Amino acid sequence: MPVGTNATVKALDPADIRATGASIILANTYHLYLRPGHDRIERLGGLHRFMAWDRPILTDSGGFQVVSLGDLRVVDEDGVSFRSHLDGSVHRFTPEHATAVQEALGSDIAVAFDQPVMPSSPREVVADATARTHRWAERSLAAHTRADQALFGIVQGGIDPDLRAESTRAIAALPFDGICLGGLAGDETPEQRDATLDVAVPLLSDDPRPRYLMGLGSPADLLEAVHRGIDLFDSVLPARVARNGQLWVPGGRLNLRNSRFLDDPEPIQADCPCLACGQFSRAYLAHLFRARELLAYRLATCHNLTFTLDFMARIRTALEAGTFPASLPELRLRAGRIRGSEAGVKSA
RNA sequence: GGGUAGGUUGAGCAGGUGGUGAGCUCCGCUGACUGUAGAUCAGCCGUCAUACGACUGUGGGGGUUCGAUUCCCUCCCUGCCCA
Repeated sequence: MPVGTNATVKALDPADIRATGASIILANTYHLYLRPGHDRIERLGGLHRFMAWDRPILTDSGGFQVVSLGDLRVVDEDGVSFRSHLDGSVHRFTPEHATAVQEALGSDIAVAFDQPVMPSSPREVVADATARTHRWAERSLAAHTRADQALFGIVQGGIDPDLRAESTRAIAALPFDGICLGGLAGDETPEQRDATLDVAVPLLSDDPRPRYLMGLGSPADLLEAVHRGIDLFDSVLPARVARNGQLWVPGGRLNLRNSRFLDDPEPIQADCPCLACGQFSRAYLAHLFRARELLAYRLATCHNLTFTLDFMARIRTALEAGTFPASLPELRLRAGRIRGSEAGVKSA
């Protein structure tokens, strides 16, 4: 899922998003509640109509902002009080309120209000937040009324094997439509993530519901997570790094702001069907980035999302053909070694 | 020709009225970014050195002085005004 926090995948219009191959996008409850307001979006016909996107939308519950906007919040058993990052005004989210806001937005998939924690937090902090997330999960379910909207629950537990296993069992025991694995897009290492998935996913092996790993999006992360049994992802990474000049290609990445591209007549990626590669050279993109021209952000975002979604399509093809494990080396080569903070291959 | 204001590291500036000029913003170079307070942020950006640090540098030349960006002489260049 490409991420469209403010009811827009930054720099793209709906036709651009479709052209990347995306079939579902993510929007954010917290941001849309603050601006323009979920009630306003509801009056204007709901989120799909508001942003002219007729395919599925998943709304994140806003729980993540509890962590990412940490300076501004106070958590208690009933919910979270926080200050708006826009104007400092005080607001309060509870599981019931987050559910109601998502129903007003009219997303296809809503997500239970949770309390993520950084993996580096002390164990008792993780245990406390995880237990509260379970109680909030039940409250989100109880508050949910729209039959035309799915509701996913979120597993927490940090990278502690026992807590993660306990949380997986607790959330899986509830009648959610899908299972999110949260709290793994923070400061943990790729090895810790893999180990955590190896703890959680086997507990869902007989569970037919989709498994959604929240917040990861580098090609290597996607591949390794699918390998461990994950179905669904979201991440700002491909779009954000694109806006900052980093273009993904098979085997690595290009930083289009580097001077070596100023005279490069080749497309970003020769066999890529995206809006950029079909008509423009690396030299042109490099020029646009230097000039800070708006087209740079659109073209780069189109490319990285196209690359990412094409990569997922290749994985699906291998899975459906029954050749997935055998295809791992080839897919790993294509993904490169970009996994978050881990230094990756710089160019193909 | 006369007058006047200037000349500082790629560009634009700050500073400095006899006692330590390497400071800022651009440009440029590189890196980072994972449930988006991000078209953002960080580092570097005179020479040598991994670094500590050393050295050079205030238009050119000369003079005075222990010491000159500062004072004196001269020349060059630029803007503006007058003729």
